[in-house]
Amino acid sequence: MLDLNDFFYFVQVVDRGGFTAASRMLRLPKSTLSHRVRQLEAGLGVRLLNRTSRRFGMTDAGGEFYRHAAEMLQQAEQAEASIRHRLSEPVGTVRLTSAVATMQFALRGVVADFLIRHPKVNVVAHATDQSVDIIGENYDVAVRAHSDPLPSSTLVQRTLAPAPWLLFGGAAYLDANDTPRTPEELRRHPSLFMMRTGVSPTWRLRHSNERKGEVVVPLMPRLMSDDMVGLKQAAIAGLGIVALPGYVCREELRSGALRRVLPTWLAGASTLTAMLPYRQGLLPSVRAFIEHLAVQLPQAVAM
Amino acid sequence: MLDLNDFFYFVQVVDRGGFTAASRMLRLPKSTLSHRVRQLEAGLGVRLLNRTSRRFGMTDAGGEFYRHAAEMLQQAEQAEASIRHRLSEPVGTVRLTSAVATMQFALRGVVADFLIRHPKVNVVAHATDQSVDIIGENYDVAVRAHSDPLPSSTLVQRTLAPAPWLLFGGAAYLDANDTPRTPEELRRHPSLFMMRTGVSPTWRLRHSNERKGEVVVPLMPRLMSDDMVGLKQAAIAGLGIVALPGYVCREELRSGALRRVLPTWLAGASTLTAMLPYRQGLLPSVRAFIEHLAVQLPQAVAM
DNA sequence: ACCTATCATCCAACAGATTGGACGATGGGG
DNA sequence: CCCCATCGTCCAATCTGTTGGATGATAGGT
Repeated sequence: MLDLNDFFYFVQVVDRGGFTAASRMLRLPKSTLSHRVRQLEAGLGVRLLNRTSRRFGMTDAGGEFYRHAAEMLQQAEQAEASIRHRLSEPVGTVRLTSAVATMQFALRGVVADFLIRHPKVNVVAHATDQSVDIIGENYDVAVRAHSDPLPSSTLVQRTLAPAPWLLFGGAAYLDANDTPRTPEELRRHPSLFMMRTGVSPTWRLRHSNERKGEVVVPLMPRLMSDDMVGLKQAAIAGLGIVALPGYVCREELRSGALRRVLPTWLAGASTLTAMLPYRQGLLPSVRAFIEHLAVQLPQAVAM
Repeated sequence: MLDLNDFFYFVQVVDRGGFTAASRMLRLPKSTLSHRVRQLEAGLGVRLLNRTSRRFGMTDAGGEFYRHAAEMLQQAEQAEASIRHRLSEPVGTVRLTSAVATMQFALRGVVADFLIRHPKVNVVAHATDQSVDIIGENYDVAVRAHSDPLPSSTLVQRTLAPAPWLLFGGAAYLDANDTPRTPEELRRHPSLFMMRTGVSPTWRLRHSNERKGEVVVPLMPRLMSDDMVGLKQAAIAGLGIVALPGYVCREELRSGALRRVLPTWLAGASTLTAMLPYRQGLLPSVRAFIEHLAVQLPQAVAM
């Protein structure tokens, strides 16, 4: 097998017009260059350079080899340059995955803003509620919303924003009925429950600024679903009170379709976290994306 | 500085779809491949491969690097292939140099014959009587005619053909005067002398088949010159007897313009020798040329 | 759910390449 | 014409990179 580095040494020796000149240029001992070129000639079975202590010339075969080798080195430089370019500024494609609702309500605006700020970066955003093998499917970032700490893995985690669960009710419903003033009064209202594995149908409420203990509200939900959008629409339709991550209901809160119930109470503390397949060698494009999320997402999901 | 061999390892790992597969293909330990790819990633400052024990994928940057690297390797293969092609059969250019007279009278026909037999080989024939730096000016072969052993040098020598010096006289001259029968009778004839540095104007004659000692004939030349053609033409014009390498007068002998004088005597023994800049790594084209000379030249210069 | 086969990485012993100084050769300058 | 500067090669001491086995992790088979 030929040593591809010898192609480089050979071309350098030819370009500089001798071993000594190339040695100075490359900061390598001339003995090394001499040895490498000899090795290359031995591997090819052909003399490439006619060398005497003064004059210096290529053989016919050496000339042809030189032309090909020079082209090869140019390709190698292009390969390296393409990487260096990616390292110098955010360019290329960032592959992102998250749950459907997270993408829909937390990320959409922030991603759009990122695309405007970084014209040379493209984003592939894959929204799915199925578990995704971040490494196996070559994602650069996965954004996960979670209440409990994520199981530690080989992935690198970066906390992006708090995303508290809040209580919401349809505006028409709240107008027609008594708006609850205390957690206890919630029991008198129908409830809509976001179903998750291993979670019983209760709300665990905690006052937002006081250190009071949590209040557990047992539920008999009128609707249980794992679909946040369905629950939200049920709440808008006046079917009951719902607890959802705040950002999911941001639009409806602004339009007035939904109103917060017990606005000084939180129905749970979840966090939006970015997961990266590795820490070393992060491209500027990915780094810029993560930074953008870390800065913008807290505002985007704040109520 | 990046190690160009790592480009190859990286491409192999990607092509085979994993370190272990590439390791089997290349007959290299996977630890080596793992180390080399890590080294490459460190040198570039970018993660190229997303590797888990099962799945295997390239990063965005890795994909772009892969495409360039694959092209680079193709160039490298072309560089090697061009050499291998030259090694498989005689192709390319053979650069030849010799003295003008040697080229003219000894080599011309033989070179023409070589060109016919090897259609893919071109010959650059440089005829000059000035001393030539074979290595410095990139000649593949130099053909030298010489009486004394050539000074040994770093060059490789290959004896091609004996080229004895013979005595000639113009046909008209010999008809008009007594043709000499013995070396002693030569003194009565005017002589034309080929002038060489360090050689006094004498002929040292030796009988061709007998072991008799040499006969020294002192001369008072009518013409001394270092130009063989001029001396030959003087002999044809009947100005005297001349000693020249046989092959120089081959044409005139056939046409009858010249005739040999004392045909059983030799006026000196010279040899045609090929000089090559190196022994190892001879291209088939050059090797074929030398072989052709070694086979054809003895016949071409035989009288 | 456990176990096994497979995969990439890590680590210390080793082998081969690198290194710099000495040598012989060559060509230009005084 | 001789000497000196420069060049490529050679050689032994050193050092980096390779090697193969051990380790930890993962996914699929049973």
